[in-house]
Amino acid sequence: MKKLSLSFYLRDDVVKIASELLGKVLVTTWNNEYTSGRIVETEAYAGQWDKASHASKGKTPRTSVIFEKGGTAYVYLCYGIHEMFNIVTNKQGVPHAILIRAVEPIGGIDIMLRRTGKKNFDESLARGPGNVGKAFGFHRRQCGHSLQSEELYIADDGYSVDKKLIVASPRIGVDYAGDDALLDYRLYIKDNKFVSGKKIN
DNA sequence: TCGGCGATTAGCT
DNA sequence: GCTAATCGCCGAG
Repeated sequence: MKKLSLSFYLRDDVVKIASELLGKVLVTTWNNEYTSGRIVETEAYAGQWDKASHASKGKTPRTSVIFEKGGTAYVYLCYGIHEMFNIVTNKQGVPHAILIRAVEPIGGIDIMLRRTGKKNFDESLARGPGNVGKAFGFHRRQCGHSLQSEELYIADDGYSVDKKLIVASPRIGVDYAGDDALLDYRLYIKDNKFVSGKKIN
C-alpha cells in the first residue's frame, strides 16, 4: 500500500480530487489500534463562495484549519454528537475541503464495533459521516493533523473504481445553502451497500 | 456573556 | 415520519 503524496491534495479541482478518493483506503492507527476501510462516498466543499461550506463565513477559530494547505485533517463536532472527518485540499489560503461520508470497513472491524457500540458487522458500521468519525476514532483534537503521518493517512492499494460506477448528486443536509445546495458535489460508488442516503433496515 | 442552531443519527410512532 | 440527544461556534447585546 502506497500513501497518497502531498501533491495529490494540493491540486485545484476539489471535485476531481473527491472523485479520485473513491476506492482509496483510509487508515488510522492511534492508540495502537489499526483500522482501515475503502472510501465509497465523499462530498466536496469548494471555498468561501460555497454557501454550504463552513468557510463561507470567513476565517474563524473553527474554520481556520480549512485554510491550511492540502493534506490536513479537518475534524469538527456536529449537533454536539458527531465527529466529522474532512480532508483539506488545495494550497494554503484556499479553503477547500472534502467530507468523507462513507467507508467500507476492511481492517480492525472488531475495534470499530467497540467504538460504535454495535454488536455485529453490517453495512451501517461506517455509513454516514457521523459513523465514519466514530468507527475510525476521530476527535476534534485531531483537527489540523497531517495526512502524511503514521497515525492517519490515505493509501492507494491498487484498487480502481470503474468511472462508469462513479455517480454525482447534490449534497446531503445542506438545504440552507440556497442554490449551492443543488450542485452535484456529492460523489459515490454506484450500488455500493456502504453508501449512505438510502434506507436499509 | 448569552442563546440559537448545525455538513446527523437512532429509535419510537 | 418525527424528534431527542448534546456541545461548541458565532453573532448579537
